[in-house]
Amino acid sequence: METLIEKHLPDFRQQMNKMVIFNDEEWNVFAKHLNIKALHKKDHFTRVGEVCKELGFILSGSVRLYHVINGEEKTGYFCLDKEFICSYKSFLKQEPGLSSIQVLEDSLLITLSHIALRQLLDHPVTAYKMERFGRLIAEQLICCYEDRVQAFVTQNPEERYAALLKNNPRILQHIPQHFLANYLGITPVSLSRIRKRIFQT
Amino acid sequence: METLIEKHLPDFRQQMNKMVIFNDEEWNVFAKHLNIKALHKKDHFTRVGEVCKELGFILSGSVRLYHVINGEEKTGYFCLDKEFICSYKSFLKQEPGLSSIQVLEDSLLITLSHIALRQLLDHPVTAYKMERFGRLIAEQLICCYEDRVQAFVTQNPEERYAALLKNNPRILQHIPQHFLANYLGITPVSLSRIRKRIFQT
DNA sequence: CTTTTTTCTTATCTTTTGTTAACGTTCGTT
DNA sequence: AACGAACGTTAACAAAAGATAAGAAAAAAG
Repeated sequence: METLIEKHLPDFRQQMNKMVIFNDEEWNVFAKHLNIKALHKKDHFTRVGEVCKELGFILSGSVRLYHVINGEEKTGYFCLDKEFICSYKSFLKQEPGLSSIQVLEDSLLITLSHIALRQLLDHPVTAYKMERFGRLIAEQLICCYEDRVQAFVTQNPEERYAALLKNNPRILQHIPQHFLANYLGITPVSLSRIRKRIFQT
Repeated sequence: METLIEKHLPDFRQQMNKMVIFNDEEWNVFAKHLNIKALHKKDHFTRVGEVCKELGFILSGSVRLYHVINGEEKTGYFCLDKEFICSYKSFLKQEPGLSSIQVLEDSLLITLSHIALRQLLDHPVTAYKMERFGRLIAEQLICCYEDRVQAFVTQNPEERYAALLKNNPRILQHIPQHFLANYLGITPVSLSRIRKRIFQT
């Protein structure tokens, strides 16, 4: 009988091929270290204060990353399907993280634990490709972050929201507005006012 | 006679060893592709609209990264000595960049061109170590960006300034306040008011 | 040392945002 | 179907930030 992970590995391999092409030998070693995780809406992938122990790839679903400040949640990031998700600083340094990652809808993730990643980085068959994999994931994220920080430095909240509407409409679909508000660096009330201003013209 | 770059390579190698240890053979191939650049205060390392053609390591000095919006400069990032600097998205994708990088004081940089990096990534002697080098640089930057985005999402300008005072006093030394203001996502006038509030208690 | 330029502060006014609370709606649960 | 919880909008007030201009202070240039 085919297991859940076996069912989804071909899809995942195809996604991986967009970044790094593994030959069959490399892939077999790599795939042995992967796990699959089905999470239900509102389940957590990692929590503030925990060490983030794995890197995830969202086969289907979506997640948000948030911080907890004075008991309040501040959403800082979203990931939709076909993207990697992780509390990176916590994962990379294996230290307690400042972010929680929560699933926004029932989701299916491929995961790679930090221990497995270390082994793959040391394994002669996979070491080279894994270094490249790590490099490309990190570089991709840097490109996202550069845009994000630039938006905070050069735009006001209304402009940031308008840009999001234009460039990232897919995010707006599934995601409650009060999460979006934090993402834009404002309160839900303020976002509601901005929406009124934009749409009533 | 010793050239300028020969004089500074040992220092640079020592800094590199903190990330990736090159053996002598690897180092020799690597070092052949490096250049050195002496920039005077206000000189530019790269400009908005240009493709960023090189990665830099600041041996001495400091730089700021800024964007140009409606003819106005908005400073988004600083780097002090012993750090790598680059308009990463532009460099990685070799596309026109959205950032200018300007030297804040007379500075000395080791540079590696994108072409050289590609060659080193393909060169059998250096490929593996260069992948790792690229990964570690990118991962380091991600950690910085995570903190920076979290600051925007979870703190107000006053809290961001206070945190900077506490955690990054070194940045405050050399850098004019109006640059800092953009970095914090506010105007210079507003930063001045925040300073008054904080220091007069 | 003087002049010029840059940087920082202060003041005023306007706009925007934060805060709190109320209200209606939607959604999921029982 | 009824209930409660979560969500979005709106209102009113307070607090903070933006814009602009003027003046003081500091740094750079001559």
